[in-house]
Amino acid sequence: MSELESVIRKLEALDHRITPSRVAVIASVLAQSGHFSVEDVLRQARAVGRATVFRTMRLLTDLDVVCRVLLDDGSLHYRVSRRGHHHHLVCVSCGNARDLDECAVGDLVRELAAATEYEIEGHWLEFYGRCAACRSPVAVAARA
Amino acid sequence: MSELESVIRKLEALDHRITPSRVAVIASVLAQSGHFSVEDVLRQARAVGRATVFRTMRLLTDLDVVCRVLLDDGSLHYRVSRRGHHHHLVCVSCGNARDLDECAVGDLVRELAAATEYEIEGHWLEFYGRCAACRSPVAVAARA
DNA sequence: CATGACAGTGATACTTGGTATCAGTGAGAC
DNA sequence: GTCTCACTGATACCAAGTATCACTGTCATG
Ligand SMILES: [Mn+2]
Ligand SMILES: [Mn+2]
Ligand SMILES: [Zn+2]
Ligand SMILES: [Zn+2]
Repeated sequence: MSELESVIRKLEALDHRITPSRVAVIASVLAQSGHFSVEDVLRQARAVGRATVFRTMRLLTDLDVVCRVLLDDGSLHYRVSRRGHHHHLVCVSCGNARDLDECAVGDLVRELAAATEYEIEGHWLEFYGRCAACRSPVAVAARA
Repeated sequence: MSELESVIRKLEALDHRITPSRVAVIASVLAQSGHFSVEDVLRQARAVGRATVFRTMRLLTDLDVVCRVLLDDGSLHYRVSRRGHHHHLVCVSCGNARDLDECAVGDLVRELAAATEYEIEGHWLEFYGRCAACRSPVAVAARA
């Protein structure tokens, strides 16, 4: 079963209709490498209306097919998610994003809940930095 | 020395000019309780131009006079900062925000840097939940 | 205190990233 | 095959900012 088919099965399982627009958006999303913006998808799925692309991205986020990546300039990107809840480390120079192995604040959430009496429902966590390639002298020289 | 004066000293120290618009924005910011949006400041400092309010907020962020708070609906708020780098726990029901005592991911940043060879420059971290008051049966009943 | 340089201002227009609306349509249950 | 209503997409709209640029007023200097 292709990845596309498997996403379609997920939609069906939750009683969402399989429409050509949705299939086009999903195909475009699955074809992206790294993180991408809604505009990237819009550009590739020209026939699909703007509102539908946004609606489908929300749907895919809810289904955990994609995860959201908050860039350091404040813009929101997406990334195909092949795992559960996790966070990202984004290179501010080349834009490359790494998925971090696990959510590192789980313990912290429990401590916080105990200390503050809040019921903690969620969190945002993103790391920004410069990857090894972008810090190498060669890369530095090439940019100069 | 009032808080307003102390912010003005900070501006002077960095060779920024003290203008009536800036003073009006700073006064409005210092008068806010909890977190607030740029629109809140605009509403209170009517005479000041929209662009200038945004410019001044950036300036105050750079000077660490305010910190940014990312709400769970994606909107960006601000909060007077009376301390260094820290994070927030925001109640998604009443909007109340708590400053967390310290940045809890400092160790994690160092581990990540070692494991990934990224030079980590920054991070976003926000927690969302429901405070004790908003979870109490009384509050629940009152809302019903 | 003049006064000039230039940092800062704000009206206006623009952009980006979305959302509300609503008549029309086609997916899929029966 | 038929009916329903989930979904679509054109359009209009909105919120959060940014670019431009002629004007203004701060403040360093003499
Ligand atoms: Mn991810
Ligand atoms: Mn704070
Ligand atoms: Zn990089
Ligand atoms: Zn609360």
